[in-house]
Parts: sequence; C-alpha cells; structure tokens
Amino acid sequence: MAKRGPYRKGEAKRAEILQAALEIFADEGYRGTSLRKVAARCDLSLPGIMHYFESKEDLLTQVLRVRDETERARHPEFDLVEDTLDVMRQGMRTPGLVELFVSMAASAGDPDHPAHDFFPRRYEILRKAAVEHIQKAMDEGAMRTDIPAERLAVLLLAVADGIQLQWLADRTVDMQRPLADVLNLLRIPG
Amino acid sequence: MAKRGPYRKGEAKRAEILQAALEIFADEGYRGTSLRKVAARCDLSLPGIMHYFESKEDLLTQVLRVRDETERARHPEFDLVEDTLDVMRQGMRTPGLVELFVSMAASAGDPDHPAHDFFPRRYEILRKAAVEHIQKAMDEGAMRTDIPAERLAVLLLAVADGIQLQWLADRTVDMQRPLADVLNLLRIPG
DNA sequence: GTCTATACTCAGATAGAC
DNA sequence: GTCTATCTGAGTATAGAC
Repeated sequence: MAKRGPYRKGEAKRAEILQAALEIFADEGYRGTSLRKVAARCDLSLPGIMHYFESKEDLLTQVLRVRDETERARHPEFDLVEDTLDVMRQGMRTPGLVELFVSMAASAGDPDHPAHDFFPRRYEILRKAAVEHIQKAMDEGAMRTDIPAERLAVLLLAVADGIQLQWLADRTVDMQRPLADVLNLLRIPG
Repeated sequence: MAKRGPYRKGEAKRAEILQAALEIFADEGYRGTSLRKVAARCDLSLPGIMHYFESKEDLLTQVLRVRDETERARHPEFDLVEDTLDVMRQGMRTPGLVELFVSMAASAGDPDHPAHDFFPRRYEILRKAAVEHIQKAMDEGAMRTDIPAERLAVLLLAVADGIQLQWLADRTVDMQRPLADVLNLLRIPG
C-alpha cells in the first residue's frame, strides 16, 4: 500500500500543513489566526493550502484529529487517572489548542460542519475507555457502585471539559484538583 | 434618573437590537449568523447597529449579559440545585445560545476581547453564590465537609459547563443527570 | 443623537494559467 | 501541485443627512 511519487509528497505536505497550523494556533491562540499565516509558515499561498483541504473548518477538524492522535501516542496504554491529568497538563502548555477545541465544539453542532461527527465519536471513545477502567475499579472493590459506570464516565468527562472552560477564563484555577476531588468522592474509603 | 427624549429612545433601540440578536442566535445557531441578519430584523442597516455597539464582539458580549440577567430575573432567590437544573433546561431550548456562550468563552481568553473580563467575573459570582449554599448545607449537616466548599463550587460549575459541551455534540445525553449525581455523592447519607 | 450610504479591509473560497 | 488574480461576504470606518 506504499504510495509512490507525487502521492507520497502530497501526504507529507498535508501533514506539514497540519503541524504548522497546530503550532500557530498553539502559539498565537485561536482568535485572529488566519490560514494565510499558516500558509506563510509552509512557504505556500492560501490556495496552495486549499488544494489539500476542503475548507478552513475541514483543516481545523483534522488538526484536532492530529492532536488526539499525538496524545494517544504519548499514552500507549490508557490509564484513567494519570492520562486525564496529563491531558490537562498538556492543555495548560497550549491554551491556543484548548481554545481551538472549545471553539470547534461550539460550531460543530451544525450538521454541515466538518467536525459534526468528530465530537460525538470522540466522546463515545473516551466514554467507552473510561467505563472500562471504572468497571475494573468497581470489580476490585475500589470504587462505589451505587452509580452505574456509564454515568460516572459522563460525569468525569464533564468535569474534565468544564474545568478547562473555567481555566480559559482564569488561568489561576487548578485544573487537576476537581478531577482529583471527584475521584476521591468515588473511591471507597479504606 | 429617568432619561428623556432621544436618550430614552436610544436605550430602547439598544435593548431591541440585543433582543433581536439573542433570538436570531437562539433560532439559527451560532454558525453562519451575521450582524446583517440582526440588522434586518430591527429594520436597520448594519451601520445603524454599529452606532450602538463598538463591534460585533462587543454586541455579543452584551447578549450574554442580557441572557444572564434574564435568567437571574427568572430566579429572584437563588437555589443551587433547582436553579442550576433550570438553567440546563433553558439551554436545551436554546442550543444556539449555548453555542454562543461556548464560542465566546473560547475567544475571550484574548485580553483584547470585550468579554475578557466578563467570564472571570461571571464565574466569580456563580462560585460565590454556590459556596454560600454549599456552606449552608454543610452547616446543616446535609453535606460532607471533607472537601472545602470553595473547591466543591468549582467542581459543580465544571460539571454544569462540561455536560453542556457533551450535549452540544450529542443532544441525547441527559444534561441533568450528572449534576444530580455529584450532588448525591456530596449528600451525607441519612 | 440617530441613522444611511458608501467605501474599505481582510478573511475564506474559486477559476484558470502554468 | 501550485500560483496569480479574482470573487464574495463578513465586519469595520467615515461622511454626512436628518
């Protein structure tokens, strides 16, 4: 399935553009970052970029995908607590990407938005992974079972997302604390 | 302090514009709603609107303010549980406003954004109100005290915001459940 | 003070040459 | 595969009528 010639180069360029976009949004924040800036960093014109992507929103959606994949690669085996906390730490280093994520989440409600499917899928994956680990903790008797694992997963994700919103407004809030707090509430004493 | 003549009319028009904007964003969603549409609904030209507001972002910030005030007016005396749940119900009826809120939260990180102060202030107010009620519940022995009220307030707000993000992606998720779940976790059994 | 008309700027998107 | 040139539509800025 190894591609040859121009195809290979195209894929590489596509990846380069996505990486450039990710860095620029990370560095300069979501607001006021245009595709022309991204183009400049790739030694390309705007149409040069549009050759590889259907639209700006399409490009940004794929930036989110790349970021997720990068994060996933950093965590070969998933650990509910440690990994979630690490994602927060990662976010604190790249506010622009958190802004991008939140902004896209707002627009992706529109069925015509290229990220319209991305978010539900993403939540489904995260929820499923969380449920697994919660269930395991329950089986081990380390976690209370009076609320079903599925509901706890939704709750945990909500805390993780919600604290990021507060953090965007006030960068002094502790992003890790609330997560630790809910987890403690769920832990069976002893 | 009653104003007269043109002043009065100006204030009225300003309010009318904000109301129109609120309705259009509520009805048609955040994405692809332009100020020209808002202008049309007010029988005004675009510059006519800009006479009253510094910029689009300024206008939208004030829409958020109006919405908050409307909500507050619906709840003369604040009740932590019931009111938060009611705000969720309100949001379910107006997804476009939730999108607007989230989108603004993303951009308002920029110090130059007109809503840059709005969000921290808002969170501070909500947190303070929440702390008060949590403290009262603690004093009454109805809520566990092993986590300080201030931290619980942050946690509760995070759940409320976070569940809205999940709901934007998948409108079948239960927005009230997670809130009810954390509150149950905090309640002292018996 | 209220508002329109006009014009300008900059973003993303598109056409077509090379 | 990439550019130049252009288009469209958004927000914005200014001049001036009423």
